[in-house]
Amino acid sequence: MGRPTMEDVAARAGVSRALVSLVMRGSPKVSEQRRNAVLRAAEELGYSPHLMARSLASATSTVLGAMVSDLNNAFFAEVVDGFDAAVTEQGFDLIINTGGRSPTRERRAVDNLLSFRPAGIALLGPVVPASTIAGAAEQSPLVLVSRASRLSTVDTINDDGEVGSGLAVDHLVGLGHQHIAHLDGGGGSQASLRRKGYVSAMLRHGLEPLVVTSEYTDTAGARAVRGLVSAGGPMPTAIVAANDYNAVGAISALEDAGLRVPQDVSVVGYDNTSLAALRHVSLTTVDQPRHEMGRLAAQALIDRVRGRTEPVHRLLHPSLVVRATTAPLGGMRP
Amino acid sequence: MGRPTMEDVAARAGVSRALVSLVMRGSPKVSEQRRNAVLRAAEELGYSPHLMARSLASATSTVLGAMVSDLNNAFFAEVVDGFDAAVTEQGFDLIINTGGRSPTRERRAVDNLLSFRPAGIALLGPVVPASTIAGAAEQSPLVLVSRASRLSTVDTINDDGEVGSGLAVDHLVGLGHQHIAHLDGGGGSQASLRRKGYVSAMLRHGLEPLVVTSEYTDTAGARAVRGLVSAGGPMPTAIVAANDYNAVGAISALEDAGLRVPQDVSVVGYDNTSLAALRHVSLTTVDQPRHEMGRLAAQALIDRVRGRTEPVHRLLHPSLVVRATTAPLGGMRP
DNA sequence: CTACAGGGTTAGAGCGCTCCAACCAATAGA
DNA sequence: TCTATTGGTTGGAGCGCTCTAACCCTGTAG
Repeated sequence: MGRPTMEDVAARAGVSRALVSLVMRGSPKVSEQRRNAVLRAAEELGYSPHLMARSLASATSTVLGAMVSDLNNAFFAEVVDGFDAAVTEQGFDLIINTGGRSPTRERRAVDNLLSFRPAGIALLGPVVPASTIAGAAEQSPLVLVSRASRLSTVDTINDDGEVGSGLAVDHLVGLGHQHIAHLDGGGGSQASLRRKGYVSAMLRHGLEPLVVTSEYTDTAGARAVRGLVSAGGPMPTAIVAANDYNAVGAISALEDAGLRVPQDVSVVGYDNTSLAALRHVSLTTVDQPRHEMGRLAAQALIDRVRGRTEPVHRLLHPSLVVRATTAPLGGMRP
Repeated sequence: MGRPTMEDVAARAGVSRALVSLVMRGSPKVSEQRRNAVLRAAEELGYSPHLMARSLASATSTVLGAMVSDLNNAFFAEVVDGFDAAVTEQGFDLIINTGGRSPTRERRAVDNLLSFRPAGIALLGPVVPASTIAGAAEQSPLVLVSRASRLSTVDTINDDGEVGSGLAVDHLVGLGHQHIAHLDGGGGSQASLRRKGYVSAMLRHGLEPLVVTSEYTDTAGARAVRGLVSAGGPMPTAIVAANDYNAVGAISALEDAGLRVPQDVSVVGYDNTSLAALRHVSLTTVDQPRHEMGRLAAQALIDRVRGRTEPVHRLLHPSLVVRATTAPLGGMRP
């Protein structure tokens, strides 16, 4: 599949290779006439520049990489959307990778991204140890989304998980609930912050926290609720779930146990993924500005590339989206 | 961020650059002693080979690219999982791209992938015109997933959408339904095949087909059902939706209209995405072996790289997954 | 003692591109 | 007329790597 090179285009257009290079990079210092000749030749040959050779020669790259910890989580898909939009707007190219929520695979994925010598990389919800992140940050500008870090060499974009869980609790308390449980996200990114926010909000309201171990999946959410039910104690009247998937799993298990949502138990999710917005699900949840987070991450990276050195740590304000899975205590659907 | 080069490693280990190259590629013709010296030096320097330089020099690439038309569709996320697994198993590196269901953006994404001069590329559910695909296929081995093509230069991996819709209709007819509507996927990949399968199955059963224009999204599904309701005619007792998202939207709209699923109307989706499997959704749907399709796509590409020239066109058998959204006509949930 | 083999190692060219310095008009200023 | 100046163009070096061919050993056979 011998693709044409710059040399071929130059020969066909009757100019030098350097001139072709200038045209390809959109330099203003080329006469109209030659520019057209070159463009025509390139068109006829089906030529397009070899990105790798370019970045090798220029020692600069227009490639930004993104390692997505979990492509199956709609939250990240939407962050990627924003990231992609900002990246392409600014003339960079995006390549994506995935680590499948496994530290080992994520590490490999990050190394892979780095071996392209990108201008920068973004890690979306990584679960690798901090040391891996620090190592990667030595090799390339790096921005973290949905993962905190104090390193001065990395930028971070997060929503304030503490505030977010607080919003959920406040909402439920406002509806009269007192017995509110939290399904914990386990080792997932941001899980400990969300738990912390839940606990302190409960204490602030003079209520007793109840944290149930779980994970960021629907099966884990269902399992946690089944545990709660079979434990036999008084059932909470409301649940603050680890995230939307977890919430949906919890709802299923509640319904299986004969408890209606929201009449018997209110449930709040987290992330406001497209799943929560599905009318059939219609989940009350905490919204993170996912698209915006993606854009900010891209911008942080690009600013680094352009020379910024002080770290940027953005903490975005989550907001509550009230839908149909929460209702006043003992009451009707509003 | 001047990263170390092969030269640096060679100097530190007291050997030549070529020897380092041999070690990095795992050549057997290097003495234990030197190999260790090189590996130690590389380790100390934090060296890892520059993938672009390597592929430039060797004129071969270990990179496979995948253009995903829609990252927000769980179907593709799952195909990517399988693709990724097979690709990494065989020692290739995967980079992903997305085109956001827009022909223009998809075209750009494909060009981008090609500018890395990958060993091959996969297009997952592309909506670009066939000519674009043909053009890309001239530049690189290419496999299509969820998109048909007769080109002898491309491989294709598809499920048999005609059979799939047929399974859905057969299932519904078996439950006693006669008035079965199809929500059409519009311009989406595979949509026309699914429609065709629906129509011919209906005719085979001596029933009258009813095709309603829609799209591969939940809002479109809801809109289509609202249209059906407000049209005033007799409501179908069953619906074969364009895909799972479309089905979920349809269900919401049905419930809004006071129709219960499945007691009043049965609904079948398509794709068996993780969404359908959520217990809260529990959608009867047509399963495509997504993971398997990803693996087959990877294998097709790798075989091309290894020299195969005859095209491979795989048509996989879909199967029906019966869950809670279908029930006998006029009857109870089974 | 020379020739030969062959494992281990290395220099050098080259992959497709960028970028710098040099070059070549053609025009402007003195 | 001669020197600057400017706008356009070009050769050549070099980015980090691979790969071929040549090389240098040491060991064995002639």
